[in-house]
Amino acid sequence: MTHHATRTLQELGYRLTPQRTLVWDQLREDGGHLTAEELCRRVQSQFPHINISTIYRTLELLVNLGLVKETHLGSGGRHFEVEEEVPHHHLVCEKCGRVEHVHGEDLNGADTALLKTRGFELHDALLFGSCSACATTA
Amino acid sequence: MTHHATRTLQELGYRLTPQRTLVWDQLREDGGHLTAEELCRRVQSQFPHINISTIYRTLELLVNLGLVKETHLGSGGRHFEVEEEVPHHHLVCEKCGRVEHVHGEDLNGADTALLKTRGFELHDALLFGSCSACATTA
DNA sequence: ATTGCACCTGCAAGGCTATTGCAATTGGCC
DNA sequence: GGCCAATTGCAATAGCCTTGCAGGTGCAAT
Repeated sequence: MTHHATRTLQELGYRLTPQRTLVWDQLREDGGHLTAEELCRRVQSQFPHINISTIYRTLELLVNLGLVKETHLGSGGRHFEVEEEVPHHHLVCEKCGRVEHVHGEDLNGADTALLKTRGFELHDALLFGSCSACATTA
Repeated sequence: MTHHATRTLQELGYRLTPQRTLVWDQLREDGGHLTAEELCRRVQSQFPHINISTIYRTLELLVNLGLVKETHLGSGGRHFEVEEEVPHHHLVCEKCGRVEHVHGEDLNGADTALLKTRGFELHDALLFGSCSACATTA
């Protein structure tokens, strides 16, 4: 297990099981957004015995510890990704399903504009549209 | 049934049933974002016999005809609202759950910025954060 | 190394939301 | 009024996720 997650888990009194290690490793390795089922399949290639309920319980734990972030990408399904230091927003292509990351400064100050006009403090933006590849095709 | 939905349905060869009329009426009346279950409960107060599967089938039809829009508000559940002429984005308060609408111009040109920097054509933004009431409390 | 035990896991059952097959009903045209 | 395909209600089913429980296992103390 790379990263400090090992330490974090143990320092807080949680056991370091192979299941937890593998779930964390797969999330880090992928870099993208995995569903619980996808994650389960990948972990099973290295540890066939693992059960989907353990995946869910581990994800719940990691999310509560702030190590993993749950995102909804519009389809109704839940996706999970490693929580990063620099928060980012998501661009989701409605045609090909591709997901890109953008940082706050790329939104042209929309956050401060919303704060001024609405008193709304933006944390997380989910932006649906057509990605560069699909927009030109259409 | 207000609006032109009546005509639209009949013109396209669909039957105008009381179930469909009531679903449409409730969606218009509410103005907000209803789940299929909420919608079912409301319609049942006027038409107790209606079944949830009819609600789903009617929603599917109305969505396909462009009369209703399905939105995911982050919780994983599906919500439905009347499709409006002027498209809007959603502000979702992560604390109290309140949903507000904002129009494109309130995003400070974030859409054109994304188009320039990423070639991404924004259709629909789902913005999570703290609404004015909750932000001041926190 | 061994032991002990609370934590963790696997399994199976259950819950919730949404979909589907089918028989009965019904809107809308004649 | 009568016909017939579109529509509905019902029950069964499918996904996704959660939970209860019995057995297994990290890990700290010995």
